[in-house]
Amino acid sequence: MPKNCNFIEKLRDVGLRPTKQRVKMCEVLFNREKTFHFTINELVKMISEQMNQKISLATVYNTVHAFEKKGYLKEISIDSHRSYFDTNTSSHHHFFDEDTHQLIDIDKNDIDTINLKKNISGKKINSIEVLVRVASDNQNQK
Amino acid sequence: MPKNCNFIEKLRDVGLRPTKQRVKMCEVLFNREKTFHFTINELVKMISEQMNQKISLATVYNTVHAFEKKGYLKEISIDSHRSYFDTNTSSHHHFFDEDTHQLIDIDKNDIDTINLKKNISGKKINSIEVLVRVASDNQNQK
DNA sequence: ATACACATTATAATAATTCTAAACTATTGA
DNA sequence: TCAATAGTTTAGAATTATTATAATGTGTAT
Ligand SMILES: [Mn+2]
Ligand SMILES: [Mn+2]
Ligand SMILES: [Zn+2]
Ligand SMILES: [Zn+2]
Repeated sequence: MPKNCNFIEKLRDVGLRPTKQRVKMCEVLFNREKTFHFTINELVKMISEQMNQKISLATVYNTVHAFEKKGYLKEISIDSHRSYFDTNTSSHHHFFDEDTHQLIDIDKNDIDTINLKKNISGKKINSIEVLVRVASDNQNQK
Repeated sequence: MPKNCNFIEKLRDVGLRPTKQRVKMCEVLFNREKTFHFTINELVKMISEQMNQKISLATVYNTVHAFEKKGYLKEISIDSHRSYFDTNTSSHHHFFDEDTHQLIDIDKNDIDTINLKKNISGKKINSIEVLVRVASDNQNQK
């Protein structure tokens, strides 16, 4: 149980009770090599596949938003028809593949720092993020 | 009727019949000095204020999406809880004011061209857009 | 063990958007 | 001109994503 212990501590740190649903969500979300992007429906599927029990959709929504509020998840607006979340909560840039509807992180080394010359007076900048929309190149295809 | 004639021609060019609802929408959307950003609900309010007749919400949705498909409007995803549209259909960058929920164009001169060093293979870039989220600076305020 | 606060759940409610099908209108060409 | 036709508007129903409710269940501290 070493992994789950970490999640239990993590949840406690944040003031959330480590229920079995939340620990399972932590496993699905955070027990992996790399960060990833997901929609609520994709997440529900992943959790269902890894649990014998059923998890309520309301719990998934509530817990995702709890994690978001505590800074463990970040919501990314890309497509008005679906909500994307990111387990990488740092400020970073994305490709959005319009064919597959996949979000992909842009490597920090592959893009220069954005240089804003003017800001709106009386406002502070919370984030500067770039979205690069891509689609398959059908140039040589009938 | 010089202004409306333009809109009638514009609609015809695009293959849309110039009904009085569509001409009114054109006036609200395009008969102005500067481009602007709106949500569907804001647009419905604007149209209602300028018409004695009532316009159906379905017509506003359908017509906005028809204009979008024909390239006269652009949808901008900023906030998963509401859809923004832009009468400036060129590729450009935005401030989003998280206090007022207003979208504001960034002047081309105030930001350097984004330089991407690597793209995803087999994909072409459709757009590169920057979103700068700002909020009031309460630093010196209790 | 007990009590309490907090969490989960099924279900209902809400809100945004899209669908439907009947009534209406712009266009065309006889 | 004026019907025929294709396209449009409309009210209201349907759908979808999300949030609220309130009864039941669970984690935690004593
Ligand atoms: Mn949200
Ligand atoms: Mn749309
Ligand atoms: Zn990311
Ligand atoms: Zn704009």
